[in-house]
Amino acid sequence: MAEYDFQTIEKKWQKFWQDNNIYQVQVDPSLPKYYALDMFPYPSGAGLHVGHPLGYIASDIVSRYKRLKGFNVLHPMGFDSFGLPAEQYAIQTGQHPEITTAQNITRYKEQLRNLGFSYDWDKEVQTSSPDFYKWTQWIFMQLFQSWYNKVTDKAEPIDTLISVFKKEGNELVQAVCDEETPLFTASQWQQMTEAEQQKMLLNYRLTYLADTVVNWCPGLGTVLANDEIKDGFSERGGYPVVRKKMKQWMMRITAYADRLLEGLDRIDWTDSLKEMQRNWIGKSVGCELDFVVQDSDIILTAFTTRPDTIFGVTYITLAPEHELISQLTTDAQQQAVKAYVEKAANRSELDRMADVKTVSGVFTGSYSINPISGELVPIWVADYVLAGYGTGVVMGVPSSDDRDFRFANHFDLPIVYVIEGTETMEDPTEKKHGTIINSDFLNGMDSHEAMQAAIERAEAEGKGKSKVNFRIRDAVFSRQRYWGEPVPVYFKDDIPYLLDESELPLALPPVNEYKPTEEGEPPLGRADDWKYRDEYPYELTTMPGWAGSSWYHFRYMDPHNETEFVSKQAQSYWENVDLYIGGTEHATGHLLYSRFWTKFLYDRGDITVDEPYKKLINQGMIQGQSSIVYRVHQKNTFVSHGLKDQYKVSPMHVDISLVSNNVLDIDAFRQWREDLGEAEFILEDGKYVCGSEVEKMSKRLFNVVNPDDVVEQYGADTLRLYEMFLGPLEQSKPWNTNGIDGVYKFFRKLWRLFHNKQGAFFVTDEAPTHEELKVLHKTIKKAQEDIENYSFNTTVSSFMICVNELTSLKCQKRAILHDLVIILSPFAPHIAEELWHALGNESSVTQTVFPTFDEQYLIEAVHEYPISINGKVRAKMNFALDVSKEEIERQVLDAEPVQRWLEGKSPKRVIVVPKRIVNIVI
RNA sequence: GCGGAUGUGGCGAAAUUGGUAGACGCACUAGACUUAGGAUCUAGCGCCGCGAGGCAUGGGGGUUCGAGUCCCUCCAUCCGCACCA
Repeated sequence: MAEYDFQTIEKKWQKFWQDNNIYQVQVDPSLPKYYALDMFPYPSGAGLHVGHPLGYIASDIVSRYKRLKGFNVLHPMGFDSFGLPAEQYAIQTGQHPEITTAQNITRYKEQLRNLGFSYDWDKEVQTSSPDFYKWTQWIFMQLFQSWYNKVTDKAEPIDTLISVFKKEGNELVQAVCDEETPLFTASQWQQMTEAEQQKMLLNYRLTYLADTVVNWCPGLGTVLANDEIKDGFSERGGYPVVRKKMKQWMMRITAYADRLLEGLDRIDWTDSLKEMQRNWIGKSVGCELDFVVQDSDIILTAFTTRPDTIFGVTYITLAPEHELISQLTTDAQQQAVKAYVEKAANRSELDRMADVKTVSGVFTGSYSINPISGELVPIWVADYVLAGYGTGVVMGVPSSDDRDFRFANHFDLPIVYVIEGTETMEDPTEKKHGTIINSDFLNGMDSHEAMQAAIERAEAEGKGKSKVNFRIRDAVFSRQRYWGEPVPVYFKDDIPYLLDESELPLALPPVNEYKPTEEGEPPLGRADDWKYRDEYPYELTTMPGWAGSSWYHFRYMDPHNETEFVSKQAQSYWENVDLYIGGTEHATGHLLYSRFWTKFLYDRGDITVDEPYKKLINQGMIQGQSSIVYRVHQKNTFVSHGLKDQYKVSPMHVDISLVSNNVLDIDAFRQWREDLGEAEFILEDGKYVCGSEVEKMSKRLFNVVNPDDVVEQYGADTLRLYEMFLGPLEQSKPWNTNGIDGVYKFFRKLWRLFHNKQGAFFVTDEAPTHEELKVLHKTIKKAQEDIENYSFNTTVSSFMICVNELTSLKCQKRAILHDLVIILSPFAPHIAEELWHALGNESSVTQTVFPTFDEQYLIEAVHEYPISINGKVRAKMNFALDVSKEEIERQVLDAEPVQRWLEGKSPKRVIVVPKRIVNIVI
């Protein structure tokens, strides 16, 4: 090989790794373990683009590094293969999603293989494979068979609950359950019919059927979770979403709200991501206070986080959906209130969100009694109060809440100031805490003391109790789709029953079409004989996309196990994921559900960990660089970017493969689409210059860069190194290949250094010099520290420096190359493997050991000190390392250049910072 | 509005955590070699200035012998949440 021939090299070693199962891994208790995981992709029809590998490269570098450091590394890859696009395609073409999915997976695997990742493909999982979803269904069944015991603070088998019911009813049971669960005694339980008992148990099960208002997306024909909606439209497809009441399977994630919150303190995720989860869970500590309605026995319970401001209450407000509104409304107000409630009900979710600023509301005519002060306050209805949060009743404190403040100002309600200093402020709500005033027994306390005191008083008088509220809701688990896991449930007399575990997997049945049925049932309604034992109808909905991804990290540990979702032995060895890399878009979806299921499985004793991912890195997105041409209105004429302002034009995305350096290849453009064959151009300087824009990489915008093309042109090692070189992993950046030549040059230099003019491998067996060892050990140290800090871009720089320095030293020594190849191998495994074998090694470079750096080569015998005078560096001097500060100071002051600057004056002080700088202040 | 983050040459970015700002790479300039290349090598490359030198890390202020780094304040951009009582 005369030159660096990456194509031959990369093919050769990829085959070698595969043929020799180099990356296969198994449980080995004699070795420490490391588990590095990427968020597995959905295999879309568009294939991988250059953005996908960013995180994969990083996790591969860490995996390879950890192997060299003696760890047994689990580094698997798989596919989140249930999902909407394959199903949409099936609806259009009639092709079974399984076929499309399989084709896409084949393509993805080939693309991944081209990049030289060290995956153990024997560990692959696919969520749509029956071997896998059998266990997704199994976990669903365990959730169904469990309830959450608040006393032990964990999930327990439903049987334990049933035996309590038999003995003593449910009065003393401390469970997370539906708020409307009625109380019953043991004998009442015994007298219930089977159906009644089953209905009752649904109030307790961790997955349950419920009539709920859901986000129904008619365009997709399915229900969506809150995090699948953006601004009232579906995230996928952008169809409108409406609120609709439907019977749905739910997951009682609220049972875990506190533990999901508390667990965040024990994991190494970014603050922003933890904060997102905290906001999503939305814990607020406060209390409920009972406002008795005047001349009535109706009690309105309000939730507040600020009981200390209770004396500032000047009105209370109900959500328009509140069921007691008509009872509370006086005859005189009846009409106005009715009109308001109706108007609010008809407002779509979107409208309501769109105008947060507008204040609206209506007085009911009634009054209620402040439970602490005893004052009478008016009862209003307003749509800024949400029915779904707290109790749907808010106590209005205009002086310390800005919505209440706006409301009171708008309707001329009185304002009572209860925090010292706020009475003179233009916006009193800006001061949230302080000394309490105008508040009877709370006067003089600070806000926090007053909260306690107010709650104590309310509790003592039986008018309230402390209470914790969460924003998080139970998760909807039903999707009216075909391409998902069937729910292992059948119905007898409308009561859901589980299949027997031995009957899993419940396989997806064939259907003739993938659309909903004419009656509006999900696609499974089309399956023939979709009945349990030919008798009882199966559930027709399927599970959501996040079902499989909520536990897949355990399946990788033991993917072929037919009797358990993961063996105890495999799980207790691999524990959980040490490093998880993926995008931030799953912050409140996958990453939350996955933690939930992990905690549940932990409660059951199936696994030994209660958090799935110890460390999480959110890699940035690689955006596309779109190219844009400008079409003159009504004409088939395109005007160059610099001249476009002189015409009326509409921009049009053009495939980036037709453009280089923003200059359009006109002939290729004419052939690109039929209607462009006759296109005319208005050029500048004889060229057509395109506009460009940084956007999400997407097929639709013709800006997708396929990694295969980059690999073809520069090789996988160059692509890997270049993606790391682009900047910090977490940072988003547009893709461009402006700097890729620099990385490519690095490999050629390295190659040429260790090959002679004829292209034969060349090293000498001479012992390395001190200077050469310094270069090497500096690089080893840097590589090790950088990888451990996930700072890969600077490692690439230090490799470049290393090769430049070795080149100028003409160092072609075996010992140097030996170590250099090893430290390079996590980044550029192919060329490293090639050189490793050229050095005469038989086994893979993967199987060797990361070299340790020796500090002795890193310590300079002398150190050059910058000499700064009044903050400016004026000279440089060398001192041996063992020279004392005092000696340095003395010599510096005697030195001729320093004397020149001192101009005879004596310095006020001299500061010697060891191995840094000498600072002289005159 | 609330929460999180970021701001350094023409560009991507470094900066041992308070110690020579701009490593490394791209682009650019000049030169060398030529089997004329999208190759390789050498040198230069923040701004002003012929120079000594001065000015520079979003703006302004502060602490310090010394600030990209710490504190205050303002501005800009990105992301997340959004009537959560």
